[in-house]
Amino acid sequence: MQQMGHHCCSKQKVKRGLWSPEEDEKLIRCIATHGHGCWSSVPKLAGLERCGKSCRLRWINYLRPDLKRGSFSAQEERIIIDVHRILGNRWAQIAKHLPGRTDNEVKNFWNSCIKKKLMAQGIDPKTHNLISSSTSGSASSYNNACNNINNHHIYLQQPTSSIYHSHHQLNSPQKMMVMVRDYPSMDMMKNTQEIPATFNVTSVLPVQQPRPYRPLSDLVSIPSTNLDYCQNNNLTNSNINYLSVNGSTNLESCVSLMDSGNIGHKPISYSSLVDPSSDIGFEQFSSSEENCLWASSGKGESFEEATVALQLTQQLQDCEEQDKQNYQKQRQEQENVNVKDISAGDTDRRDQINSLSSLNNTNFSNFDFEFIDSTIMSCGIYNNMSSSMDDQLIAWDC
DNA sequence: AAGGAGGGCAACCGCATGTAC
DNA sequence: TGTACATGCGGTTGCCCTCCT
Repeated sequence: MQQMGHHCCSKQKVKRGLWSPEEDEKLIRCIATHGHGCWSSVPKLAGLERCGKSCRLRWINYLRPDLKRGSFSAQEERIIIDVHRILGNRWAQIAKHLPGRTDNEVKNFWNSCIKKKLMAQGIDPKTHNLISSSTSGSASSYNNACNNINNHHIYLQQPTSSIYHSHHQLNSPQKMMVMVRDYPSMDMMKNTQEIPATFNVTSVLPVQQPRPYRPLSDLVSIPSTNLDYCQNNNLTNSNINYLSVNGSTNLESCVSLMDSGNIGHKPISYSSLVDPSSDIGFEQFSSSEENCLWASSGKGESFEEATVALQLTQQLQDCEEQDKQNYQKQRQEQENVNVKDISAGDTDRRDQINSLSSLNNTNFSNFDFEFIDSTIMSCGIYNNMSSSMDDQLIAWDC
């Protein structure tokens, strides 16, 4: 292989290969003394025959004092998979969610371990979709569901109930949103301005009390379709106290701005969705970048940065687990009191849904429950929730 | 015990982006 | 505005260790 140096050190005599303990010591001493403001000057200051780039890499990946050593925990693995599902091979971004881990470490772990695990589970590590319908399930409907997953690109929005509920103080029946969107292609999902959503699923879970929970106290990105969501759910002006785009408090001008595509990454405030006393804001990310709802932890940050939502999601799931337990308890009590609502012959979930649909004037006759179940489960949204959706009532929101 | 295969991991390479001039 | 340089990032390489035959 040609021995050529980096741009930054092509004129220097540079050493390559593994670092010796002596070199490490020199580098540590140098950075302790001078810092690493300019990596190109570090080799000279440290007395090393390495290029600045190599010094930087050695420091970041190995010598940095805040590095966590040892194998990855199950939680770290979960975070990597979850963030990778969103960001793909953006290791530096992924590593930001794992304190003490480097992008190189995460990348190596992914390539050597996680990738294989996912493939063994029949999951495509690139798309996080099931690889082949023939590997999953035996029922034809389930296979059809898997085929649907393979033929389309399903993107699940994280349940927003904790945010939603805590700021709306909704009365029963209170809704937990789980939107499922279907895109003809991954590119379409990422790039299109038009969102070819074919369906939304709204699962309905009563929530006893608004939680005191505060989602990180910063920004939450809202999809452009969230406005549609608000409108579709009769969250009109009166419900949306006001909606601010670039400082505007006029709903029509906000819509106009959103439609014009001029929003870009500029923060907007869905003040309607938040407690006025809250310091939580919402941020619009263009649909060309992402069409889903994510919480973020930084002000005005990019969507990539916003994936700190994974941390939030952990909290959300904890809250939702609590909700779920409360709901199950409440439902059990209700069942004891009123057997009529869910009769002995009504254990089939479809019947439950249909009974619900009659309340909501919604037609579920063509609803593919197994498809939705398998889709949701395959995406891991309910990892910390029940393995069955039997105890969840689902509303169909086209 | 020796050698080959495979995996894990540290380090490098090349490209993209940012910044100073 | 263009150029040079610095930095950051993802992909890739290759060394070393372990396991298996």
